[in-house]
Amino acid sequence: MTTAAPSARSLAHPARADIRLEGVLHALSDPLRMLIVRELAGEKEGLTCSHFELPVTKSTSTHHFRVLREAGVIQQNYRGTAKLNALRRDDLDALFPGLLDRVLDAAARQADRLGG
Amino acid sequence: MTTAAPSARSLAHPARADIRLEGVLHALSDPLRMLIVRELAGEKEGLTCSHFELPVTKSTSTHHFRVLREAGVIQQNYRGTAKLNALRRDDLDALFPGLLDRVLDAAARQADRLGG
DNA sequence: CCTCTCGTACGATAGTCATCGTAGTACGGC
DNA sequence: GCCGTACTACGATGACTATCGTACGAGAGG
Repeated sequence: MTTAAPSARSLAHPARADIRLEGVLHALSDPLRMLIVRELAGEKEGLTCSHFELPVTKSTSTHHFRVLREAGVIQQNYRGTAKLNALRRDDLDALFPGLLDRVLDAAARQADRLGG
Repeated sequence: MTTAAPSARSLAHPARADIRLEGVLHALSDPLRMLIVRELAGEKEGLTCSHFELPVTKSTSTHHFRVLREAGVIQQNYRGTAKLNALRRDDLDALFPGLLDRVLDAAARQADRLGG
């Protein structure tokens, strides 16, 4: 079989050079997607979609993950029947140095300020 | 009849504590509004709406300035028949330290990278 | 093979948004 | 008082978005 890739359904991701600041900011301007990104930021390994307990249906969840992927914020890879999601930290830091960290910090501060 | 304030049509602005990160990111996720903010960032004094030569009609222009104001990104004050626009740097820096600078830097880098 | 879980695709819907044109208001100057 | 400039308000419109439900596909395991 020598199917080099273990389970290789592939997803379309924008190349680093195609990532747009407007797209990234728009992707992050939704509370649900910001929640996903914040949780992802704390993990070295990717997290499956089903790990997140979002207050929406699976279809809506799929939609938000796709928006994040198409904006270049996250990378998605199939692993068996699950899908692993990870931040594209290297790409974002290369394009927009320090931006992601400042956004995450801002989100944490706001959560502290509002959420208690 | 003793209209105390010199020219006091007043605009509604959100208080500092009411500024939301999602709102700010959304406001900045439009290229036209990002252009306005970038130009404003270089000025100490406010700029009038008509100073900007935007490729849209005046109504649309008014709309974008209002989105920025209601998100808490800019402050607008009447000065005679004109309206002065200025960044709310202090408020944004207090709420989200470093965020505005990183965003402006990211926008400048992207403009360099794409625009030449 | 059957079935379970995980995620996708498609269609529908209600809401928001960027844009315009026209008409109107506020202020300053003549 | 009249006119011009600067911005606003309102209504319309076409595009996009977040949400859902249902139906489907792909892999793991009995």
